[in-house]
Amino acid sequence: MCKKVIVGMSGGVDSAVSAYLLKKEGYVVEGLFMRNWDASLNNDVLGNPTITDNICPQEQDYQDALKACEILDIPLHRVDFIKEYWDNVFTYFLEELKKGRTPNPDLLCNKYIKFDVFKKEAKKLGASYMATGHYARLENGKLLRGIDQNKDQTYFLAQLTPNQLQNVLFPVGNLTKSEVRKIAEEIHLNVASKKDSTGICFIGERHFQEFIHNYLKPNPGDIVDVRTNEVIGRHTGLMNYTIGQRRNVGLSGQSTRHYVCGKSVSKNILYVAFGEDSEYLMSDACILEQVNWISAVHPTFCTAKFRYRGEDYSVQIEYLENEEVKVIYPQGVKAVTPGQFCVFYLGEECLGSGIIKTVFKNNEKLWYLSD
RNA sequence: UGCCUCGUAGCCAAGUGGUAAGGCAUCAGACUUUGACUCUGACAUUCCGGUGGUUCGAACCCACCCGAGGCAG
Repeated sequence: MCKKVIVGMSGGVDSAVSAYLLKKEGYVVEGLFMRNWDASLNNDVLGNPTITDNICPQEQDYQDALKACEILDIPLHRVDFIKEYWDNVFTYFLEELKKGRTPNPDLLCNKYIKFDVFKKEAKKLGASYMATGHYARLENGKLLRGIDQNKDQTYFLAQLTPNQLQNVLFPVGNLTKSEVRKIAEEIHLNVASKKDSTGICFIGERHFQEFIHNYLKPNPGDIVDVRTNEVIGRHTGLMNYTIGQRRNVGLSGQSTRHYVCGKSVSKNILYVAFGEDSEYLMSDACILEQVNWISAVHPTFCTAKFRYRGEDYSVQIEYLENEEVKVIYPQGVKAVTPGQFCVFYLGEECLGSGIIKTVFKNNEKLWYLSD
């Protein structure tokens, strides 16, 4: 009885090598390319560096995936989830921005697209497994960090349910990026030296402020020095900023670097703090909502990342009602941002995650980050 | 109207006779499947409000003009 697996082919090197490895292991491998974003259909014009190109990046990726599958001698299917992406991921993204928070659409992309409708599509194609090129490992139902610590992508998988991770394979999770590229070269894959993709998954690199102006009308207001409460400039719309941001704030003539440290949606004020070690950027606890657990282990002490590629911090967890938890980190963490995901780890295992809702210091909500 | 201070790149700001510090911002690159953070690099090529003058040589001295602010009235 042969095992059939559908590999999500992105047109990049990781998924192509994943397909190769599975085939080598004896699986019956087929590729499935998905397209979730249509720049012209979605009015993605402002801030889009490739809008005038002859071939849009998604089509180029498809061509790359096609060629890779040809080399690997496997079929490639194709499916569009443009509507699903818009309804489940992009709508959330815009709603969060309106609330002044900083969403991370890529976790929801995994939750609602790759490990939901994509997985169902794989099943329709008769596969018992699906695979992706994520740098992550699955062992006995446990989600573990990728061996390559620099490329570990479990952060993006931390909103998945245990069920969604059933019958899923991550072939490159045991490899480093350089090993993956080496394999790709050895088998002469067309994408062996293709640059890693960045930017929002399926959308790509964008000039952020211009990009969201395609969808949300900016509402300019005052920039206030959090320390003195003085108005020191104008912001272009709160959704254009994230906590901890330094570049593109629009202030000049200051003697030191300044960072966004808070915002008030009700007053339409952007708060900034001066100096990279400003106390206003620090917090020591936060409350998470929509907490999802992958692991059966729900510890009191573990580590957490507050942003993708963030540091691992030692934290204490208090379990509250309504899928909420309080995360306590007395040592202090800089720029903990509402809307971002806090992901828990116990050693190598990724336990789960929640969305940062409220941020505290000394048992008080940060007043400049509350409404 | 009189007197005083000031006028340096997008902003702030050193430099008071010897041939333009620095910071912020900005841009580019590195890093990166979130907008970061961080790091690297570029950034007043005869120019320091304007016009003359003194000088071997001035952003820095002098004169006048323009402009900003302050004091007096």
